[in-house]
Amino acid sequence: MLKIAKLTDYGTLVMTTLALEPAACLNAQELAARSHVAAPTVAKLLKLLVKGGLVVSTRGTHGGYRLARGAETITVADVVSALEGPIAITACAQHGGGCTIEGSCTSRSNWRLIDEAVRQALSAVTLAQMAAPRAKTTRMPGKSVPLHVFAARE
Amino acid sequence: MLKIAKLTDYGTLVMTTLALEPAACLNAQELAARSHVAAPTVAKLLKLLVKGGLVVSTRGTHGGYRLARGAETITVADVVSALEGPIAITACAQHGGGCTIEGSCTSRSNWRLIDEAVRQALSAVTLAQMAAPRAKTTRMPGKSVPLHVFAARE
DNA sequence: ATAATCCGCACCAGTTCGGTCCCCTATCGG
DNA sequence: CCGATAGGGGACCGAACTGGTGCGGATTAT
Repeated sequence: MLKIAKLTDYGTLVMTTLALEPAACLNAQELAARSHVAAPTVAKLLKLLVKGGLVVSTRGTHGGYRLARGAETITVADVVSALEGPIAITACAQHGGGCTIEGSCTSRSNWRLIDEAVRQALSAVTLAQMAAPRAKTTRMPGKSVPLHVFAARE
Repeated sequence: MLKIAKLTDYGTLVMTTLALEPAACLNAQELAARSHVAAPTVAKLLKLLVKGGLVVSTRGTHGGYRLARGAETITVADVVSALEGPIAITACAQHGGGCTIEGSCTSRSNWRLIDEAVRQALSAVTLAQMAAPRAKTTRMPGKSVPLHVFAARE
């Protein structure tokens, strides 16, 4: 579990499809065909992505969609936030107040750290990388480097 | 969004409560009182946690629960997996096959990386740390260190 | 035996999610 | 100026999941 919504998964698929042809202005139908996602679903996703500012739309006869910025500057975190709202792994992490045990809750600051780590994990991958056949980042010698994120106090 | 189930949140709360008294054998009612979580819910959680091997139970009069291992060896990832099943951020990441666009899906290997990063983020925090009033790990000078996890190819 | 306690399962209401449809608005071409 | 094409904003529905409750049964100390 702990999974993203299926729509979000489709969303990244559509976005990578878009990323493969940065110059073109593809309409919803065409995107559906290329991404193998049902057309109505693609249409719905694109509306949300436009609202989120990740893609821009052109209306009218030869209208369609294209990425709002370069594929290297759009991260998976951006897509997720656009489709599911702000990333917050716990309920109390986002709205702050309202928790009944607010005072006695020692775990909260720790959850925020985990939250931040997850967010960074999603921010570390760009659309350009997703579109490439295989992930090929800096490649460091160490195999399983611990998360230094937790070292930084917020 | 991208949040863990509310039950999982409660679960960690119960676990940290348990971690504060490693020697004692606390029953469900007592745990409910200490963790400020509704008693029936606590009972349900504990059953799952026992099945997951994170806590051990003693039946009969004066029965109760205690951690199966030291609080430093139990991570948030353990609790999440016990309560929500294996951590897999995308649907295709866990069951492997069945995806209709399996062949044309370039993003899959990238999702697995993200998945791994998230898993590490959750594994990096132990119950002992959650129980402590404030997170206090190694503390490094840098503020926002990038995730090196993505450097390691799987 | 009795009481306390855990165990396993079934059950229910509320919400969320995926998916579809419809009508409106904007733009281009004739 | 008109009509075809395409996006925009909703409403809407069925299915699945989630949180939460309850009950009978098993286990153990007194």
